[in-house]
Amino acid sequence: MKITYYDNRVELTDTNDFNITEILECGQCFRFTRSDEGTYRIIALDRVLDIRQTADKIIFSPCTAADFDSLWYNYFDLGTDYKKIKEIISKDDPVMQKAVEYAGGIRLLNQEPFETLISFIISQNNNIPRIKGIISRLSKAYGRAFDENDSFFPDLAALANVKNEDYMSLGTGFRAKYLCDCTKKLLNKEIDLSALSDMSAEDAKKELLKIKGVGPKVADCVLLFSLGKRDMYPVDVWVKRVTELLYFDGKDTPKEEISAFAAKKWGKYAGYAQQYLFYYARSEKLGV
DNA sequence: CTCCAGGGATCAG
DNA sequence: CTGATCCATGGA
Repeated sequence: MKITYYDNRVELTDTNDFNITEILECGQCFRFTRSDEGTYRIIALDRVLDIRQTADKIIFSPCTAADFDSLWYNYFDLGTDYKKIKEIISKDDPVMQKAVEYAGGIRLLNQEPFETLISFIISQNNNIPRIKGIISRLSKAYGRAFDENDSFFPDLAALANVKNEDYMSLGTGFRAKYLCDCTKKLLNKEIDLSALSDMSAEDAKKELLKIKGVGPKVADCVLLFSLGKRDMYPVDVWVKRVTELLYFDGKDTPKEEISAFAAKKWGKYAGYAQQYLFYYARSEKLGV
């Protein structure tokens, strides 16, 4: 990978294992819009970033060298060798070989923990277009505006006085009370999000599970997508279906058994395997 | 109309 | 302890 810095623009060339469509459409992130084929706008880290991917280039703009080095390099996990990971998880596994070939440009993002936690509480028993709509309305209502029709994701302080009925009016439904419980426990320091990345995945998960509305799946997503715990294997309806179909001969299997299977089979790379399978399953509607 | 969505809390047994 | 039911909402 070669990084070239221009005036408020950064270009990557000779980049393998990076496909912006696959990275954003694999369900780990909700704050993006697509304008053209290969062109996306991402709202994250209190920045608005346009990414345009052509056959031989990936162009980040507006983007200073400092922002790229200190923020986006880590956000897009550019220090990780995905080629090696794909080799490891698909060794002697034709099923995973097919999944990694299907969407070989997926990367796991390193997102902001607070935004990820709130977003995945909203995601429960919900569909992706509606999740994106709710998060957009939440941001517009309580986040700092960067133009006339969109805003950054609000921080914890901005949600301190938001009540159940306020969340209800955004269309969060029964999840409103969960959002209240979440911000309450963060504000009164019952849970310290900033401490979780230094804890073991097991201990960090116990902390997240104290929040009402956070169960195993939401906790695993927060750990995987924002706290660097790449061994998590979140089991949602899609992952359950595709894992059963491809590895359990189509047999209905409890979620804990599926998690245990993934942990044993892929170990510290289970999270990567999960994303390749999720994208593959959802794109091909496997098991539906 | 019914069914479902990147689930989890609560209840019934 | 496991399994069934309920939860808000909007699109298919």
